[in-house]
Amino acid sequence: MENLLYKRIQTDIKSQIIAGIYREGDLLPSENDFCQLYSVTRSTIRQSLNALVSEGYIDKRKGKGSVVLQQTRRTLGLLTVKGFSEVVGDNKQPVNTVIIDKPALSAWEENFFYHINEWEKKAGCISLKRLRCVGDDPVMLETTYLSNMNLPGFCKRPFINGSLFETLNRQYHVEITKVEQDLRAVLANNEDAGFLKVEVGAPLLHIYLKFYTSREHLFIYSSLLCNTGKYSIGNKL
Amino acid sequence: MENLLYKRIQTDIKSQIIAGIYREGDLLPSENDFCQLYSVTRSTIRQSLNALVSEGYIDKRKGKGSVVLQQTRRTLGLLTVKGFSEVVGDNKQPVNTVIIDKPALSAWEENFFYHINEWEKKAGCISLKRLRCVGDDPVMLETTYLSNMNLPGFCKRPFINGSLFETLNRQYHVEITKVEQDLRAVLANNEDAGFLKVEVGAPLLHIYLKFYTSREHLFIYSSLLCNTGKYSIGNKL
DNA sequence: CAGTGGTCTAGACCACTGG
DNA sequence: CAGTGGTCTAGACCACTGG
Repeated sequence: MENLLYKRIQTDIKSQIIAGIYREGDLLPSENDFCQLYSVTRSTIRQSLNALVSEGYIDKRKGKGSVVLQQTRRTLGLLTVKGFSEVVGDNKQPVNTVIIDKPALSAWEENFFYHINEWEKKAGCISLKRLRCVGDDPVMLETTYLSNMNLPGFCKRPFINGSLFETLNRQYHVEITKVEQDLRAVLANNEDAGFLKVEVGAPLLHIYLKFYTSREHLFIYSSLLCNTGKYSIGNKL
Repeated sequence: MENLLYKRIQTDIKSQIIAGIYREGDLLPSENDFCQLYSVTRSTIRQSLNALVSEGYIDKRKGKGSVVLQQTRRTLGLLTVKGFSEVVGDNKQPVNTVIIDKPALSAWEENFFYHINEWEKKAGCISLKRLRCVGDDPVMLETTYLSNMNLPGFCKRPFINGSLFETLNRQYHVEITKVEQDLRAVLANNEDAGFLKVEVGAPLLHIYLKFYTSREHLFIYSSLLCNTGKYSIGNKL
């Protein structure tokens, strides 16, 4: 286990947030309360809480206390990590996801768009294909690939709240640590045009993503094809 | 001025890094040295140094010291903030910039792609247009707009190292604090196709950027048109 | 080995939030 | 007004780096 005081306290409080013991909008116990609770000084508690701030779990307000943040606002400020709905430049309409290919285990494609290491090859590839819609408009065609790196039952159970990242986080304790993006503009081919309801030859935004995780040798790859005609793809940093 | 001890020390050390008194790769004085130098305790110095770590100026190595980082690696991990050359997915070929329209003061365009506030309108708009090339290949057509918010001599002098951001930072002490991106795929029109040497109707990546700065009411807007046929646009977070 | 940054204790004073 | 987080002092012990 962790042998540092502040790390132990940090993961302890984090677990309680994830478990829902402290809920979104709640005030955490004050720093002085925590001092008594864990029998440590305020500096140590402050180290734990500040780490939780930079991880995005809480926000501190002077004179008031530490507020528990929305779970979806966590992690990196990037495409799809935040969830599809926050990325599309319209938040009035409901967002729907249509699963085209359910998660299934197979071999990795030849000439995969990123380099795959030996461990990933041995573990095999789980892939799934989803169509993201705003109202009735199909907007994004997403194919996701990840290695089957000790993820029992992954293909059998549905995602928590329909979210891949939430499922990985809660069910398998996997967190995203880093992201690489690769952007291109392309013309729609026959198949993509069909899914996205655009004409063949329409311009599409093509994004390759590689997510690094807290689990060794587990990476997540996504290929996103976006129809940006009606909705653009936003991104704040 | 700043009235917090650790803030004053932080900006003091930062200035010395920017001024080149501490250079890239140098070890800063140790935390204990700084304690004596500024007559404060180590906690205060550590607060200053940790702030500089998260601003990307230095890196701390246990048992060794604080290392001054490369100036270009600073600021946000995003497009063009890093400089064009780091963004394009090829670092073997030399990168060139052709200035199409030099910086010049004018009125803001009607129907500008972002909302402009009253202060920006009053100050007037400085705009410039540049073509970014890898070797001889034109890759990115960039039009930049900023309000003339107390930037004397901006249109007359050339940029430091050809970089807008470096010039703003060193000459005017303006730093980028936040970025918003908006991505689209479009088809090349006549004019853009000419500059980028592609056929009319070729797919282009269109990026709108809004940079927030440390100076009140000063924002920087960029419109980027990218030919991603040969070079894709990369992005690490 | 001396020197470094990382962790932790035990205090103090302050400006700010909200009743 | 009592309680909060932000800043700051003055110490201590540790694991790690590099000669």
